[in-house]
Amino acid sequence: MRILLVEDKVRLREAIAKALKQSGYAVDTTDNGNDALWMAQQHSYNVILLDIMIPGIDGLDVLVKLRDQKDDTPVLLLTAKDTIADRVKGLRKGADDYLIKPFALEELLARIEALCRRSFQKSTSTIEIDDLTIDTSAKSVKKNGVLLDLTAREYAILEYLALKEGAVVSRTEIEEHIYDELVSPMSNVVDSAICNLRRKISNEDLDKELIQTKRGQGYILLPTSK
Amino acid sequence: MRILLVEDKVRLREAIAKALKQSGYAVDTTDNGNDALWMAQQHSYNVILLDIMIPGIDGLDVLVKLRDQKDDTPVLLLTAKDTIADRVKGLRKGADDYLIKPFALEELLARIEALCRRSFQKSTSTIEIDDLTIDTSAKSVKKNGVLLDLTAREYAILEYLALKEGAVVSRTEIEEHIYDELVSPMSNVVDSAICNLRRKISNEDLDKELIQTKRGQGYILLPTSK
DNA sequence: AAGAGGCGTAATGATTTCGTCATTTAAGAA
DNA sequence: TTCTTAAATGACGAAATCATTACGCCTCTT
Repeated sequence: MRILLVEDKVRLREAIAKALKQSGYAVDTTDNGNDALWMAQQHSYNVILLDIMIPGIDGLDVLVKLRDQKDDTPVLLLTAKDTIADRVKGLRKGADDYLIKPFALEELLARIEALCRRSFQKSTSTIEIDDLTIDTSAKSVKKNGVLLDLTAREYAILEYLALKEGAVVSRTEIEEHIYDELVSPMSNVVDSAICNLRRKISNEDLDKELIQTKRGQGYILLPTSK
Repeated sequence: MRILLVEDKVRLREAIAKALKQSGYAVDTTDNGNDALWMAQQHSYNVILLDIMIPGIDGLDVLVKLRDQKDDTPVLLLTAKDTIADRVKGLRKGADDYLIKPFALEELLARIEALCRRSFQKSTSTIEIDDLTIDTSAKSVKKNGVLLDLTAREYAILEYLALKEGAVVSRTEIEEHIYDELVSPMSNVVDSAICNLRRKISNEDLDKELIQTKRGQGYILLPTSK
């Protein structure tokens, strides 16, 4: 899951970014509206956290421009203004959620989770695939009830594939959603990570891999039943 | 466990705060309703102690606004008014408990404990994990029946991890719940505390650590059985 | 008022992760 | 079948994260 955080106050921005990263998100940040627009066009984020009072273009304008461009990335507005009018205004303009500053980090995390879930049309926070149970809230994976010891990267990739279960996911797409701005093209990071992941989730008895390779296209996560 | 105390009378406020801190809680205080709301949004407290007769917004209104915002932090009302009507009114509005002034500090502490337990869905006041028995009432920890000599900080962290047994808990989350408002970013307080804690609870015979590190994510308390 | 111990901070050393590269294996096309 | 290209795997090293120790301030006790 990749998140764009638009917030001008340095301390707050860094505190939020830190917490988000600890929760396993790839995070890009900026402190102004112009860059925010540019960045949102550049990548497809899973969620955009948008402060309203920012230098350059106003947060609400950023939102409006995004929607004009048919970009429907979930947007969570952050703002100090606490009036019904403002709230309605933000949501009318296409925001998906609204959080009044100051807020508890935990609440922010919970709302982001909800937005991610919603954008993948899932209602629960756990995904069951074959003998795996992925708990997107606890960021943990169990296999037949036994907790697997996945690294943060491995978990992130598995979660992403699971959310797109049955769909072919390209390497580029994985890179874009799991890794933040310091990307490195022409490398087989993803291959390597998938390899390690398979090693940990594979069934010795079953010969079929849960994560299948679509040559020339990417990977696809397929339960045995399908 | 972090508590917000809202009480306008200085002497009483400080007496309660002192007692709470001695019992190992992280305590934030304020003397008025507006700040209380602000602070409750800022952090997620485990319990809020709310005096009804306070300057600014009335205590009951603070409660109502909290609940409107879907904040279900346990609230314990403190008040001098002792009528059935008032009591019902408070509880109807979403309070979890009610204490009539003057009260014994011990009773307050007991009720807070109960609220904390409830919010973590535990019914007993002791938590058993492997060879450890954590008594949240006595704030003590026994290992194979032998009392361990933990400091307040160490106990607080262990208790928090234990209540969230099996879930990955980030450093930020621990900081938020164990330390009160004078936070200190960019330091390894938590690491340091965890280190000391491990030293005291570790099993020489078992090679497995009870508190495991999830690199890049935080810590997780895992009993051997799982 | 002095001593002790808790606790936050900083510095250093130890681990682990993860990206890269090199090599092997597999898949698809001719 | 054979050749070409993509993917899997294993090894290695750099970088990031974490553990641990030591130090000093501050509080609380006696």
